[in-house]
Amino acid sequence: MDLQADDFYSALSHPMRLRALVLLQQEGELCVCELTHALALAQPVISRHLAQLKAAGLLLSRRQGLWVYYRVSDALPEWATQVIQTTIVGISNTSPFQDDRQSLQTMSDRPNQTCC
Amino acid sequence: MDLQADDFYSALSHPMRLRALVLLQQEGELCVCELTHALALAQPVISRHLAQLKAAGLLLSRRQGLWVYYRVSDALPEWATQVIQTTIVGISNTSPFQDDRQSLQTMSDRPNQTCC
DNA sequence: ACTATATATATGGTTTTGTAGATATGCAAG
DNA sequence: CTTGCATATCTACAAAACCATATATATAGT
Repeated sequence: MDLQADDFYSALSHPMRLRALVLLQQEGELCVCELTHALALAQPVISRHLAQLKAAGLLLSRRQGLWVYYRVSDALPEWATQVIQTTIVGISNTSPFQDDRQSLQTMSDRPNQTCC
Repeated sequence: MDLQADDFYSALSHPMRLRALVLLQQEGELCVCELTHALALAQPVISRHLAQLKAAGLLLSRRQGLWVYYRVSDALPEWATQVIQTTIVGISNTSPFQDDRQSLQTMSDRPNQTCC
């Protein structure tokens, strides 16, 4: 699974996928319902794009009860990790990335902290 | 025209566009015929992708006589420049990027040095 | 324990939209 | 009128939106 650069960039080329990836990199691990809330998009849409990111090797997932948690893969090539980090530094204080994070924080009944 | 991150990544999401961008960043400035030779692709294909990169704000062009020279824009946001640099460090010694550069060097009658 | 149901997530099928390559043509510069 | 490049058109294919439905796990009622 050696990641091709253009496949990597294809994965980042959709607004929602980029938003999800940035949020996951910032928050560490999130379940689909948290992402659905933070990004304010329909659940099937979220699931589909997460599946793409996972297929591209950018994300890993883990099931815990009803919830599936996604996180950024720890097996990415060095340069890809750096690109993600650089992007976050450059754009995370802009819209919509800032709002996504805010939106996540105002979500009530998040799993893994209280309940869902 | 402040570059959206997902548009930036869309621009890099095609193998040929990425190859062209890497080569231009390494070589500084190249005309279409040089890129056509180095990437070994049909001229209209090259021109179309260069036009995309230019429309996205990643490239600038300049006409000199018959030749049109493209170069990486110097007005990119800091993070975008860094991403390009990181990518080059990470992948430029792999295929096909290495071969492209080699292919350029073995091109005879390059403009701006001898003629075209 | 069994059946029904609710909750969280994934996937199918269809239509629409976008993107790519190939060929031919247009246009600027000399 | 030749050379270097851009663009138009067409066709093919991949991606995305959309709506519905499937699966898997947990919980409730009897």
